[in-house]
Amino acid sequence: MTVQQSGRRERKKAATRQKIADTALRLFLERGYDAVGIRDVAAEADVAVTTLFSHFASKEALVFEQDEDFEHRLTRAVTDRAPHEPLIPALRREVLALVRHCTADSAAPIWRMIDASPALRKYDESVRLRHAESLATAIAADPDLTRSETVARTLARFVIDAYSLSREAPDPEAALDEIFPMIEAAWQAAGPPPRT
Amino acid sequence: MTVQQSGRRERKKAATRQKIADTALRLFLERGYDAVGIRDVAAEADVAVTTLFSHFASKEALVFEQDEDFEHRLTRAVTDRAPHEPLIPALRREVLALVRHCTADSAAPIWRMIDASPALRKYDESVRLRHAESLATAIAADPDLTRSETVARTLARFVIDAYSLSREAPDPEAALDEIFPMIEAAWQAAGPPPRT
DNA sequence: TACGAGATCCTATCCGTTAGTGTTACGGTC
DNA sequence: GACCGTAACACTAACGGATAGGATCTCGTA
Repeated sequence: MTVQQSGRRERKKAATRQKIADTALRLFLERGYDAVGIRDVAAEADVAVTTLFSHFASKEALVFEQDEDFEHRLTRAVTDRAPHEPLIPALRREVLALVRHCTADSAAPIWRMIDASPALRKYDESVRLRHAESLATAIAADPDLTRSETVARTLARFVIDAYSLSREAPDPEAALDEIFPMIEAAWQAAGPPPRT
Repeated sequence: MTVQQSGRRERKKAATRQKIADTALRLFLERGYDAVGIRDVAAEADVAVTTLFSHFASKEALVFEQDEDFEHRLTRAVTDRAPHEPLIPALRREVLALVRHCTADSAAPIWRMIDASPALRKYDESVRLRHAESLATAIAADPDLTRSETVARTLARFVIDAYSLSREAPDPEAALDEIFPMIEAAWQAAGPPPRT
């Protein structure tokens, strides 16, 4: 059995991964995403190119390190909300938190870089679509929400749109204040559950 | 002055472009998108690789030949609608037409191929985002529609989502029937124009 | 200690894409 | 009809991301 890996190996692996990610981000921000090659990153992190690709699926993935929890946070906003708490406000709260996180001063240079690179924008789009799918699944699975799958998917897309549009807006929080009432109305219109 | 290019040159160029596109699509459908390289397409179309790339910006673009008018059709659905005709039904009509076009039997193998290839899916996503931006601009420019830019952009995204979700749904037209009432409600909620 | 497995490395290569540089053939002009 | 500018195309070579194959090392455990 290969249960209970007791440590050093996993720590080393995690350290390598972290070192690659840190080095990549540093170089990207210093010299620009397009001006830094995979071979540069690997050399500077003192690993082989193949090692780098065993940790990250693509060059773009180096930039989106922490986005695993984005997905979880959104679905948890659905699954972990208080019993009978309405869905939309819960989602709104979470999206607001995510947007604040992205537009914080510390993250700003990264997002400026992403917005400047077509490859990174494309990657971000596909990540968002994946998140929308997870969110749709979570919504469809909630026993309190008796909507069709199409409605669940639609709502999920709308919520991800809200995140994306608001992140790019000059005043993100004001944008959310405009968009979420629209989402709330769409949700109401989507056939309220059978019993009021 | 280089006005009025009168013919042969342009015809030859168009023919070359068409031959490349036709060859590419044929090979892709025959052997699969990933199994056909750019060099294969160029050889089979009897042109140089550089020529191919002077006609098409990328390998993916070979598959999305006719999509220029998608953009125009959507914006025209906004700009060319009858005076004071409500916006949403006009958009709904156009989206329905687009979805029917995509799900027609003739287009089905192409979309099956697109859905099977991550690269093509990504490309399609970015195309949709561009279309959403155009649509948002058209909506924002309409003097009858006095909504904010954020609302225009949001509505445009929602409409593109409707197209995308419905195209992928098992019953596309039924999906549209579910989604568009949601969009209508969102639009109503977005602050109706000052004078009702 | 010795072994199995996972992590890393090295080499070579594929593939999309572009730069650099000619060459042809068309179109407008005299 | 000869002439020149230029658009379209070709050839070669390369760049950069990504992967395959196989060797090597390092750790966990028997």
